[in-house]
Parts: sequence; structure tokens; C-alpha cells
Amino acid sequence: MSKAFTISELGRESGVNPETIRYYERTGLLAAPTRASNGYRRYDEAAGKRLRFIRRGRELGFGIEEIKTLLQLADHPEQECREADSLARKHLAEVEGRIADLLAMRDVLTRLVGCQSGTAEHCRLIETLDQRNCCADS
Amino acid sequence: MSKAFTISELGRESGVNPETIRYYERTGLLAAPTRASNGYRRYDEAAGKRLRFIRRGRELGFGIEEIKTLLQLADHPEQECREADSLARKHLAEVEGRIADLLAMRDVLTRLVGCQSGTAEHCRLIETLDQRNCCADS
DNA sequence: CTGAACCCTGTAGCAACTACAAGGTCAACA
DNA sequence: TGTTGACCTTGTAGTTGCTACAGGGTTCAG
Repeated sequence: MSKAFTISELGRESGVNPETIRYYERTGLLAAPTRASNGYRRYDEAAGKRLRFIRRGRELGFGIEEIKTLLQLADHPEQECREADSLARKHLAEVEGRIADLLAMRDVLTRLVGCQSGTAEHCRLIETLDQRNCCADS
Repeated sequence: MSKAFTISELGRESGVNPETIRYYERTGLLAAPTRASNGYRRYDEAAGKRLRFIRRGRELGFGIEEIKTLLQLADHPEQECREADSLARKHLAEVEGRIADLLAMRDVLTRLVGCQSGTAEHCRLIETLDQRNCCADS
């Protein structure tokens, strides 16, 4: 009925490389598929859908364990989605924290690049690392 | 002449934990110090300065190998600082790339949180992961 | 003299892959 | 028919920057 894929076909179709697919199987994120008579993995459309779910979750920065939870929720539509929402909130807070850290780095780095000093002697970057309190707000 | 520190004193003084200091020594980032008669590492002020340099570099997001290069430059003030500058630029570009990725994640997540659907059936997050092309610009 | 708080080395774990090595399978082409 | 090349399999080790032991030695205070 539904088309069967080899691991590399599944990979191409869902944008995940085959080694990563095997890794997801090892870690229990993706169920082990049936095997062809030669031992090759055979995937169906449902596996593709699941893998795309995983890829999108990764693109949003969710970790493997978080995605496992989300997959469980997706499999049980009658469950409350409060858990998914709190997971998303928690994750959003982390993302915002990382953004803040990176913005602080960017600000300092922006001030440091474009140094015209010929030698490292008075290089802005080196001086900053060497003695100044580069991240102070004073 | 200059005060000697144990590894934990050095750690407290420079804000790096002792296990990390040993790790930096193993990877060649921090030179192996002299040893006391009991085999304990003995650090001097110079080591503290070097370690603070490393910590600041890490706070700016530089990798270990990059910091090794920067330390080399700091040790040779007569060298051209062009290398430091190009390293900083390259790193800044990476930081900006990561910021862009995280901002995109944040935008999507912001739209997804606060889902009021009682069940996972129509949960915004689950639906997004499940079938929608969450990152499309269409 | 006993216990806490250090120190040492070496190894293993984390996240999320990625990259082999060493072999088996299969389809196409000469 | 042979052989080439692209796939598939498993298992293991590497990546980055630490962190966390285990299993021992040392030092110091009470």
C-alpha cells in the first residue's frame, strides 16, 4: 500500500542524514523499522512524518528528551497539552537567555574588531582579554 | 617574591573551577605549573593572569584553539595583530549567525506558547511540529 | 587520632551528532 | 561473467568543553 523507503531515501525526503537516523533509532527517538530480507531497514510514510516532526523540533532547538515527550503527546491527542505548553515556555526562556548572552558577546566583539594597531602590543582584543574587565558595566 | 596558590585558590581567584584548570593543562591551554614537594600544583600570579585571560576569552565565546592563538599573540606583542582581528571578525560573524538562528526560534516559539487548547489534539506546538511547515516564510 | 577538606591520576559521562572501519548486497555496464 | 560503485549493516571512536567520579595520598584542626 504505502511506499517503502531505504534509509537514504528517507533521509533525503526528510532532510536528516542516514547516520543521524540510525542514531535516533539507537537513542529510542525513532522506532526500529521492519527489515527487508537482506537486513536493510525499510521505512514507510509514517516514519517519514515522524522524522520530519523530529527535525522540526530540533530546528526549534528542543533536545532529544524534550522531543520524546512531544512525540508521546502527539501520539495521544486526548492528553492535555499543558505539558507541551510548559515545555515550550521553558524552552523559550532558555532560547531568550542564550540570545541575551550572545548579544552581550556581540556588543563586546563589535567594539573590538577593526583594530588598526599594527602590532599585538596595543591590539584591542588582546588588551581586553589581558587586563581589562571586559564585561563590567561600570 | 610572588605569592603561590594551590589549584583551588587559583580557581577561586580567577573564577574557574579546579577540574577545569586541570583540563586546560591537559589540553595545553595552560602551561603545567611547578610542583610542591608533595606533588601539589603551585601557581603564581602570572598563571592567574593567564587564566583570567582564558576565562574572558571563553566568556566572549572563543573556542579553546582560538584562545591558544590569542595567547600566542599576547605573548608576542611585536607580532601583527591582524590575525587577532580576523579571528575576532570570524567569531563575530559566527555569533551573529547563532543570534539569527535563535531569534528565528524565538519568533516561532513565541507564537506557540500560551496555547489554550485543552488537549494535545489541537495543540499549537504539536500541530506545528506534526504537519505544518513551521519555518516557511510563505 | 580521627575527620574534613584538600590534593593527585585516570577514566567515563554529557549532547547530538559525525566519521570511520570492516564487511555484506545489489544494480548496471562491458 | 566480472567488476565497479553505490548503497547497506554493525560497532566504535571522535568532536567540544567541560564535569563527575573512583581510588588513593596529604594536611590541618580539634
